Amino acid sequence: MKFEAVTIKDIAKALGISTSTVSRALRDSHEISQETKQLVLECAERLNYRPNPIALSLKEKRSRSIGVVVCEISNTFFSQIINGIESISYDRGYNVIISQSLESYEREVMNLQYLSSRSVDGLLISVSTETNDMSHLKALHEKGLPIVFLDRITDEINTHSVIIDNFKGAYEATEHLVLSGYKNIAAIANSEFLSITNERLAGYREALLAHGITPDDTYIKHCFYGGMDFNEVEEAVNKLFTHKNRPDAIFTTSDKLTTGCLKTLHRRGVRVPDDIGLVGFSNSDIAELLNPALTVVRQPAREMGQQATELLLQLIESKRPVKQFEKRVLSPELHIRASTLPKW
Amino acid sequence: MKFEAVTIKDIAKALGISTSTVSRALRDSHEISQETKQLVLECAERLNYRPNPIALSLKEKRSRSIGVVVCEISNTFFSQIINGIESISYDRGYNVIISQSLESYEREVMNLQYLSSRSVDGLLISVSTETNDMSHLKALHEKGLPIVFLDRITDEINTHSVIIDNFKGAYEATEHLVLSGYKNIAAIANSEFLSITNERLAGYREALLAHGITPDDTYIKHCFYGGMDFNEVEEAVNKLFTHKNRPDAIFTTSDKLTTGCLKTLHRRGVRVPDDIGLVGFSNSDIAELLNPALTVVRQPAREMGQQATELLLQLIESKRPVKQFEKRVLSPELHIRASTLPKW
DNA sequence: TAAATTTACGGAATCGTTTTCGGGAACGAT
DNA sequence: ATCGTTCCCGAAAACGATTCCGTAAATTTA
Repeated sequence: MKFEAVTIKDIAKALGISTSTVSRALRDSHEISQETKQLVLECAERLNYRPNPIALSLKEKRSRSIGVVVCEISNTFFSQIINGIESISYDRGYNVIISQSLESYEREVMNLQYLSSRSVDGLLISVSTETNDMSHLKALHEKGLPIVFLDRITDEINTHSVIIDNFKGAYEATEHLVLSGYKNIAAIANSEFLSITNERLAGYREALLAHGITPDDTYIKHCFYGGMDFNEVEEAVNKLFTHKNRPDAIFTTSDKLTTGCLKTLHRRGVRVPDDIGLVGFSNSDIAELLNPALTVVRQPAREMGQQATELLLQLIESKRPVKQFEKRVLSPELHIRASTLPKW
Repeated sequence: MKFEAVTIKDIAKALGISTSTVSRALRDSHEISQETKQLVLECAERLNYRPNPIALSLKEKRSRSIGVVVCEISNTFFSQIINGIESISYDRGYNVIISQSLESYEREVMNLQYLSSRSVDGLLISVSTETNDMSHLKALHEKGLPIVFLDRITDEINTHSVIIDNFKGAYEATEHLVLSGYKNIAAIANSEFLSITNERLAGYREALLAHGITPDDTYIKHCFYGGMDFNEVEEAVNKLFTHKNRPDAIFTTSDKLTTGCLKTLHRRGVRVPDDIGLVGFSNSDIAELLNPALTVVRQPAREMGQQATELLLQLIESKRPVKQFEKRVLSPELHIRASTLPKW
């Protein structure tokens, strides 16, 4: 703020003592007498003194802030994550600097550079869909910046991470489709660069195999930008509909893909689930209100944010270098609704 | 970050010149020779020098960051606003510190205190539903902190604000109901403390009057916490259903209230629009996919965030104190869909 | 040629805070 | 009376950058 703030100098001057004494008194140092402490405290109170965090940051080389990089804030899944991050960091006296990559590698790199120059004490990141090369993150990590990965992780960097059991979520969703009588189950997935994509597709394939269905890769469509561009989803759906053996169900692996897919089906006048079943990953809190009520795999996003933040703060505040890293795996929940009604 | 960053001292030492020269060379000062500038620039590039924003903040008494207070990040309307805020501030080299009040006055005050101690250069705020007393904001404003209000504004502080034409949005929605043949139109609104509530209810009443219907205040239900607690909405709907003259349409004044209302209706097994029509303010991007497709008043949230940020940066970077303040009023859009099908 | 001006740079203060170092005073022990 | 402690406190450096002020050398002007 522009206006003159009260500093320890003002207190020192008012009391006719040195700034060192004031500083020590405020920090309750043992080498300051009770009376002096009392005086300083009263004076600080009276002048409404607030320590300057900027000066502290400069001195202590820590900013009490953590950086967050997600692809898009207004995506429900990520805003719930941020909600969780904020809830923990608020209590612990850290502030959160949020930036979004918009699924662009270039922007992710710029954000990271910016955050590191702002001296964030740690980083929570869910990598962008374009991110194949991790060297920018590796460099920061090797320099000592604590990092925790969220949802979209990488093996290339050895640190904490918080994910959900993607395999299980996809397996259960797919199995549910099979058990409901769907035979030709297609999948619309994110970029192959992402960890979540491969894990979810693995669960999808495994569930099919477990029920005697041979996975058919022509049933799998990737949306490189995860549906940031609606046309991507539309095109994926169109391709599935021109498949020689049209699928009778679609499994979508992310929030945007799920709603994008439903939107496309609506526009084509396709009835769900009569013409085609639909189940997808989604954290929308109105999935039950959709037409039809959507069967979804829901991720505990808020909790993911909270746990990731706890791990990060633990990393930041640890005295000795942490060598043992945790990969926390939370469970997704399958909510069965009308979009996957049994075929009989 | 903990690790040693490259400073101008390092450059100075490497080149055997003073830090002042380095600083001036980097800022392209006229009193440095071309050759020296060249040398410094090359060296900075080679060492990968990044200016330390913390040191700059301390020196210049500005942090190049702006504070944002909204009630809830994961509310679509606000996350879209934040998206807009971020898009502008990113380009202008400011970072954004986000905090949420969760509709609590107490938390709003704490957030504000925190942000001000972090030396934010300016503030964007949409006040919480509990906020009746503006003295905490007034104090900051009088100290010289630039503030811009967003959506939920107050007359008590003279500064820029960005809102939508709430009267118009509500008027058009209500009129649309009337023209579609609905007779007994109820309203579920936010706390009476909020500017938006009164403006929207005024539009609602005026539209009724304009069409020869006398507004009936027993048709108006308030949800103090704006539906943060789902029970609130449920109770409001229940009360309307036990009204001696059951309404045949409901107008809801905010995102959460709209989806909450639809959810309640679903649970009660009420058919929309056959049993009751529904139109509400909402920024959900899947309103068209709802059951039924919802008629909504949509606010240009992203643009609101952008314009508010532009106004704020203008305030922050203005040389002389700004005396003339703007109230930017954007237009909402009525999207007519199935939830308000004509009665004939 | 002497004086005045410009050019190009270094020294040091500054922002607000913490912290190291050092030292005076009071006290008890010898 | 002298020495060693302990208790309180101040001076100054440090964090990284900018900037005012001073100044030697080079250049222009009279």
